[in-house]
Amino acid sequence: MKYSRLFGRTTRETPADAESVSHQLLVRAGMICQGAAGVYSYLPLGWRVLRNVEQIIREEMDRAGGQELLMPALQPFELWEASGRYVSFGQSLFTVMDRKEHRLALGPTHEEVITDLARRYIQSYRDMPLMPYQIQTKFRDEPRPRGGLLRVREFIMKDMYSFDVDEEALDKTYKTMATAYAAVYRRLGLPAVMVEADSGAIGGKASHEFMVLTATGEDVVIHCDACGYAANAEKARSRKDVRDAAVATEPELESLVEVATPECRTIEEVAGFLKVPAYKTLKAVFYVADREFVLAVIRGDLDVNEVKLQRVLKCTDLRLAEADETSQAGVVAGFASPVGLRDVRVIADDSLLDARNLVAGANREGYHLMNVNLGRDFTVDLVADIALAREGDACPVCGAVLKADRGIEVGHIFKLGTFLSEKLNAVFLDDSGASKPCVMGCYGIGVGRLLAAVVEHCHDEKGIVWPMSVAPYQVHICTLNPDKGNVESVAERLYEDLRRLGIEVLLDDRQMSPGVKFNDADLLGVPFRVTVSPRALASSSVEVKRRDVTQSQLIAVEEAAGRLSQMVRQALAA
RNA sequence: CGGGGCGUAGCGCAGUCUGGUAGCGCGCAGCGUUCGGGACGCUGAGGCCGGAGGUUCGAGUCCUCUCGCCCCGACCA
Repeated sequence: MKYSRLFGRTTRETPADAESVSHQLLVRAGMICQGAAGVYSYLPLGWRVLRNVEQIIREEMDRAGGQELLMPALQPFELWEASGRYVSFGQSLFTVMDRKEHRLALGPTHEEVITDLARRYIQSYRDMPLMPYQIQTKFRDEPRPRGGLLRVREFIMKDMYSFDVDEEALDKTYKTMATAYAAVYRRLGLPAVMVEADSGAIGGKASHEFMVLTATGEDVVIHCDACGYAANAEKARSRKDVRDAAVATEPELESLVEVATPECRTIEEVAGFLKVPAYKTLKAVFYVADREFVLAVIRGDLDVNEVKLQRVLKCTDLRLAEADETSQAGVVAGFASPVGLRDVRVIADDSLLDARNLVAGANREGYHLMNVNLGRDFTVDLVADIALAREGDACPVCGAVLKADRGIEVGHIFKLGTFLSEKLNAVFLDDSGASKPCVMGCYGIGVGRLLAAVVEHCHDEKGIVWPMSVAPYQVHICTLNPDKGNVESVAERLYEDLRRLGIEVLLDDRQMSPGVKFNDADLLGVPFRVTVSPRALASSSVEVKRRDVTQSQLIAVEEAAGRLSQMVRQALAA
């Protein structure tokens, strides 16, 4: 490609509305251009990178046993009603009306469609395992797009689905996919970690996310460097035993006492006033779950994890109760507790099972109760782990200290099980002739987000530093003083020779000053830069520089094409 | 949806408080001089000041409504 003909223009100034590094650099390099909130065009350079990323994913999916196909983006709304997932997707589901007033969904994902498709072809256990996938544009009306390509409303996703005969076979497929995902990230030069995750609106039993740890990430990953335990903060567990064992395991239940605690509304205030540690208190938090008023209780030193709570409650909408809602329910904010509370569902964190003689609200303005005990003084409807794991907590596996880091979710795999195949009647006959639902899994990678993650991870103050595996071009030739001597003809010949050798080349043939060309080359991030200039040609050489190192080397003109193609191939193999 | 911010030339911004001929830088076009890290001179093109309504002799500026975009929170590849 001749730069003078390239559609796209670099800019010196960073776009005003770009916050994340990848957003800034991709726009400045002329690789993407925003159309609407969370909607982007890929210009030729960006599109070349995207296709390269796609190709890597495609190769790894094929290697893992996948078969590429293409499903429609327009989906009958009835499928979403049949699966029931139009509820969990809610407002995020884009829908359109056709001319006959028939409602269609713009596919945010394709479990319904693939299950509908698979059930027509899968009849026997001999037809499985089956792993169809596609790379296709998805639509999700996100509440808040952000960070350039990091979170958008229209995006290209690789989505694979697996159909197996039983849980054991699914486990095997799931492992195969995890390995394939790891291979994709490795080829992109991304250090991605696999973490336990919540399956959210997709549904299903178990799921894992692949995270690239960077400060710009939207998610928080809780991880243990000692044993390798890692989980999304939404899902992460931690040990809840109290360090001070003597206090923690008081065997005797003391008798209930009401004490005045004027103006003590928070755990800190109450604990400070009564001179007890926070873990000797009980925290009561009121929520509205799908319009039902519920109470979550947890040991005072812990916080409620709303994702876990939502999962336990099996509700689609969960939010903190507003002040007027709590007072309407007869709750005294700051002095509330489950003791004596009626007609409200109470969910307790399992940290309360071992806790004795806690301080809790007296449900009376200005008073708390001491020596409150679960079972004796109040009962709960449900006990579960609903606590937020935090940095500094003890690892649930090995007990070492947990750390927290931000991460970009670049992949998510799910064990769906049979809930969809049962709803949509995707069944097969096993070897004994019995009819069984297919055991499903699904596996997603956002291609554009992955591209953005590469930029977030691979850049310097000058611009992008593409790994060879996805670079828009492999070699970027800059001519300096193209109208002097034989600069132009040498550059042209090198360009043609490299192309003949199968190398992807960008030739900057513009009439621009050296500074402009070098800065653009750094911004675009092509792995090898070749400078053809009168100075280097004086020694019959061209200058070759790798984007990721500072020094350059001179290579004789006649050897340049051969040496470069060798270097490119080495970088590709690495 | 809650909170905050911003819409003026392709991009980055000033002008809005205090109403009176729409500006600057980059980029773009032409000519010339330059040429190893975003060169310089001269000339020039480019604006429904997001939209609608109102106040006024007069609105980029004041008022009302509306649309869009960004950031922080509740959602996800």
